[in-house]
Amino acid sequence: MLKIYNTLSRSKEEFEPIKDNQVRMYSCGPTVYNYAHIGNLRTYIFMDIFRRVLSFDGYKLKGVMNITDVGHLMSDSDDGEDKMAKASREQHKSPYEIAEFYTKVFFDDLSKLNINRPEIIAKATDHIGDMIKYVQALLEKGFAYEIEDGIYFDIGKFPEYGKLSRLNLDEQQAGARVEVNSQKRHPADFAVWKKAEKGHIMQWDSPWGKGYPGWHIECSAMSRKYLGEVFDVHTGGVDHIPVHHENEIAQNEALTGKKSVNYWVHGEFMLVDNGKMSKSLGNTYTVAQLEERGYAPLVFRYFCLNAHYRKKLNFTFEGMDGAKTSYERLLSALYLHKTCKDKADEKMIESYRKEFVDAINDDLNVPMALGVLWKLVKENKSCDIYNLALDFDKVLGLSLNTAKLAEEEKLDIPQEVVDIAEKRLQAKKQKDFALSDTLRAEILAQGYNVLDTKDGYKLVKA
RNA sequence: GGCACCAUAGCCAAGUGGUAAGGCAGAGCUCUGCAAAAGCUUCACCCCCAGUCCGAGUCUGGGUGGUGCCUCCA
Repeated sequence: MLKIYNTLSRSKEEFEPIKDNQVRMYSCGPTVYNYAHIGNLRTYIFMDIFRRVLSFDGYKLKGVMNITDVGHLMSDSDDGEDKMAKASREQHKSPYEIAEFYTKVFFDDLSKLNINRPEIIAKATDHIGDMIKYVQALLEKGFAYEIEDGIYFDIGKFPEYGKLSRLNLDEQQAGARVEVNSQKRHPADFAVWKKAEKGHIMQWDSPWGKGYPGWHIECSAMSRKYLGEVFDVHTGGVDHIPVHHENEIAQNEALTGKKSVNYWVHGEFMLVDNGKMSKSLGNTYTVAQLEERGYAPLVFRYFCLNAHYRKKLNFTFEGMDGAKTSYERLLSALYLHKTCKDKADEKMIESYRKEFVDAINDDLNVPMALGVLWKLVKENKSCDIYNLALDFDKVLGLSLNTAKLAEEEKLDIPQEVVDIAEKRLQAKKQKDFALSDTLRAEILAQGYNVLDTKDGYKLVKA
């Protein structure tokens, strides 16, 4: 039985989907105006792990992720420039070109990190009509009102506002850091639809003239369309708790009068050198940048899996080095199990399986699950262990099946290099170490290192 | 100022009240012409103080420190 921490109750709860055997989940996706950085990606790795655990437990998944390609203002003060518009202006491309480009990069990143895409990917600009209908419904029910620059949600009509973040709005300093829009009934009222300013680059016809949707309405409209008024899980980063998800709840529940999401599950932030990631500090690394520095994307995934999703994770290159070594050793340890014909004790296998399953079902305790894997790998060599590790990998997504044999690896190495290595092996057997060392240098010149093993040698890329 | 979370070895990091998972680094050993790799062994009493309890890293209270949010942000 899966237990999961619900932000709504601030406690671990037993997970029970609305429909037996099926889980409907909405995950906040990216605003595609820039490259995703490792902090963003940590959250998607968390989402992926969650989805994999659900699958592992036998649930059928219906997941939706949005791609925000419009209507995300730079500021929550309901003015300020739309992110897409800004990127568009700066890069001299149409917003659609911007969105298309960064969406593609985003998907490439996901795939490099073994993050499975949710079943449904929903682009905001494909759903403007749904959003307009949603806004109309809010207006009809009296939960929204129109002022000069747009349609606003009236949080005064929704007394439960703040229940997710447990913020007391009255205690917040109204307007302290946000300029008060004098026409708004409450400073925290937020735009569900904005009327287009002159020359605004993205705009659509609506009952209120040309305009564009608010950010929050996007997720509400699309989740409702694909998952219904009430669904099981909503994921995102912790930063979304106070504003974005609070607003979604307000919109959804005002409209339907029902609790819209049963489990709100949030991934914690990633820190860099114990501090916040920000572009101004220049520490928002991308997958491509990690690759340039010699870290395979899956090393980063492994790094993330080493920490619990609800704990802040401190990113350092020292930590990445550790993850790299660790991950590579894990794979090479698995070689040996893969080739061994010996059987393992069934009880032992089952005991490890149970330990692993218990860990992942305890609020996705992947760090502990990794510990189980390491203990397993250190047992006597056996193909049963390899097979069990592959089972674990359905959840971990670390491509553990890529563990290669020395024999298999040779196939990828140029024949001439193998020939030199063979010559060297002979020289070594005849104790002609001078020749042996010369040949090793030749191999190195070809870009490979030769490592002696018990009964021969192994070639690796230098 | 308000809210929340966190504080475990050099580093990353698990931990359900009963005497500290795992990884990296380090140290020692084995193997070894050299080098590397690999294998084995080793390495913490859990920020401070006061409580509750037979027993606390694990609960309560108080400190101290850190981080995040309260502007867009995963």
